[in-house]
Amino acid sequence: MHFEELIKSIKERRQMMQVTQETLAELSGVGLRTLKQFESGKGNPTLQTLQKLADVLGMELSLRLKTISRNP
Amino acid sequence: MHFEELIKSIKERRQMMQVTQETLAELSGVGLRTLKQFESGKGNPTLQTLQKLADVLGMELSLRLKTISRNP
DNA sequence: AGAAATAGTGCATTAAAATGCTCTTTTTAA
DNA sequence: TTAAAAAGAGCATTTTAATGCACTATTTCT
Repeated sequence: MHFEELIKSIKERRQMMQVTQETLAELSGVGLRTLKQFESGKGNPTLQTLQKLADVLGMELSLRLKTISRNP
Repeated sequence: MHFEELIKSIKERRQMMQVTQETLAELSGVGLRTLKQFESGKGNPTLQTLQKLADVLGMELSLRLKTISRNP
């Protein structure tokens, strides 16, 4: 999942939940300015920031092997 | 996937690949100090740093919904 | 055990993330 | 079409990630 996709999935999930940036910022403890910057494609969030947002959005960050079992 | 698990999976994957921190640092373009800090559980890496490491390790970062289809 | 390789840490510096405030632009709704 | 709500952006400050260098601690060989 590339950077843009990660951003996009957060933004889409937030909108699906009908939550404003302001509310998500409050709920997650991430600064509003940070969230705005992040959703608008600027910036390079830290893992902590990502996880705070993911938590509130009911999402989970994971790191797994790319390749499929055999015959890639 | 919590912070510790993410770290652990990177470290384990690196060891599985028989690559030293030094080599991974060089291959990924992440500073050796940064990688050391990160693997030893200190710090809060940025998405970019995580992705650089994941790339070299053949891993992928993803963000997905936690809940299973129905009856959570 | 001793040497060599690998990993972890302290200290200092630089670059950038996080944040708040204010203002502009865009979207939404009456 | 206008007013209100929500999103995006500039500027400045504080905090902290990223980094290098040097040293210590561990692990891994022979």
